[in-house]
Amino acid sequence: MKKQTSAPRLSIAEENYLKAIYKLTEHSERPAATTAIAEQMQTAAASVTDMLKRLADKGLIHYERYKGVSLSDEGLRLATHLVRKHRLWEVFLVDKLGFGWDKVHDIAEQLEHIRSPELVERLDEFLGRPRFDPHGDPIPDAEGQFAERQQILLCKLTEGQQGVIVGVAEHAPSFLQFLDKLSLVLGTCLEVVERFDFDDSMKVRLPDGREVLLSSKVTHNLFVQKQPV
Amino acid sequence: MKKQTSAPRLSIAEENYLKAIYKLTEHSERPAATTAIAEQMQTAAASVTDMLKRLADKGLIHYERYKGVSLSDEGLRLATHLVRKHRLWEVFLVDKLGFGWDKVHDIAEQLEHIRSPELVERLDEFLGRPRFDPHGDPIPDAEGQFAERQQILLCKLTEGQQGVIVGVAEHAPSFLQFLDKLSLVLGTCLEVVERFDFDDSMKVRLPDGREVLLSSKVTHNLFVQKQPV
DNA sequence: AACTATTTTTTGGCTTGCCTAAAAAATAGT
DNA sequence: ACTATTTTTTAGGCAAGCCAAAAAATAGTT
Repeated sequence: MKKQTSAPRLSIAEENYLKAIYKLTEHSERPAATTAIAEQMQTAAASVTDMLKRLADKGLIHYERYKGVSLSDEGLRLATHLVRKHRLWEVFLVDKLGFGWDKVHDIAEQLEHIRSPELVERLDEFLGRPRFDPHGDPIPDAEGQFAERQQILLCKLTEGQQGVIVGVAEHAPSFLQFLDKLSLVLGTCLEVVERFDFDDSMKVRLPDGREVLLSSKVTHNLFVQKQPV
Repeated sequence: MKKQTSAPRLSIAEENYLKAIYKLTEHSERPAATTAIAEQMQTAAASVTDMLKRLADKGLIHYERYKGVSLSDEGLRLATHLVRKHRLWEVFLVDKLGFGWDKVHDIAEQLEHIRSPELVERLDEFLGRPRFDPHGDPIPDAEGQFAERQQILLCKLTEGQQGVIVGVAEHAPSFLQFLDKLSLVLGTCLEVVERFDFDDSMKVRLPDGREVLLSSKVTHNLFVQKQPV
């Protein structure tokens, strides 16, 4: 487990593992389990162990056998940069090329591996230095800093309160397409008409006057900014 | 050497070999030699032989031991599509992101491997369906058809004739930077003031009235459209 | 504490893509 | 027609990533 001194240019596979570990540890203090990484990467646990050793040798993760892994400072920096590239490309695909927000993930997954610092900076500039991607996720800046924003899940709103949709917690294309059908796109304002706490569903009023019933699944996966009424 | 029936998604390495073979056979009837491919790919000849067998198995090249290779119809189709993607991305990098024409090759070399038919079509549309890239090379359309254009090498112009620069035969960054210094960019009109046939150099007049002496190397690597005087 | 179920790692093996060294085939010169 | 040279292929190996199956460690239960 020798420390790597110079930056050794990661393979695409290594980058993907870093991103998987990032996702798994992003919202928790506990290290990521081998099985969880295998699940995330759709690969066998044995392959994960292989790769963890390599990433540990390169100093990108903290790894102790049987204890799971977390990102080192350098690993976090690289993972954050990948997130930055991924989200910037998503903005490009949606804003400039006119892709639907349900179609961009796989393409951005490829584009995020393009290596060129100057490209990323020029793209950022070209896009107008966006701070959020088409799904409402924050885009880290060149220093890895994420924008902060007041947002809560729709299910936290009480009857009579209004909110503006600013993000989605679930990125599954089928979910996004469902939202498209209901015109529940980013920027849409809605008011909670009635809450049904027994199943966490709620009826909301849309700008066009329509009232729609949203399931628990929906209310738990839409981020809104509370609006003063 | 079993024929491959379904399209098997090429690896990046395979794509790069196809492109190398394409470049080597583009302007000649003769098949590409193993050594030439090795030179082009900066790799060992033995590695090339390995790969040629694989590409032949997949039906992408015509390969007979010791005889060199040429692209099959399918191989040519794939190689042409790679060229299309490469040149479209170069247009994007120069026209939209403001890169210099001497800086885009390596980045486009990465971007050309992004797999998404819809992306290519949308990019083409976004760029205004350009028919030539920043170096003046034609961009094949979705059917693989190249645009035709009347163009000759600058060295073919006679004294007194005028031409507009429409392309470069040499893509080396140092050459492109040299052209930048002299303002010999695409679209520049020039008139041959004097030819020195003993070394193929010539003196030309630029739109701003400047007269510059161009070496054989330059006159043999600039494509111009002859202008009526 | 002992047993069991689960998780993780190890082991051995596969493919891709690269290498060097050596053999074989083609080409060129006499 | 024979030899020398060049080109190409074969043979054998190596590293990256992947897998399934066996072994080891951990955690949960009694």
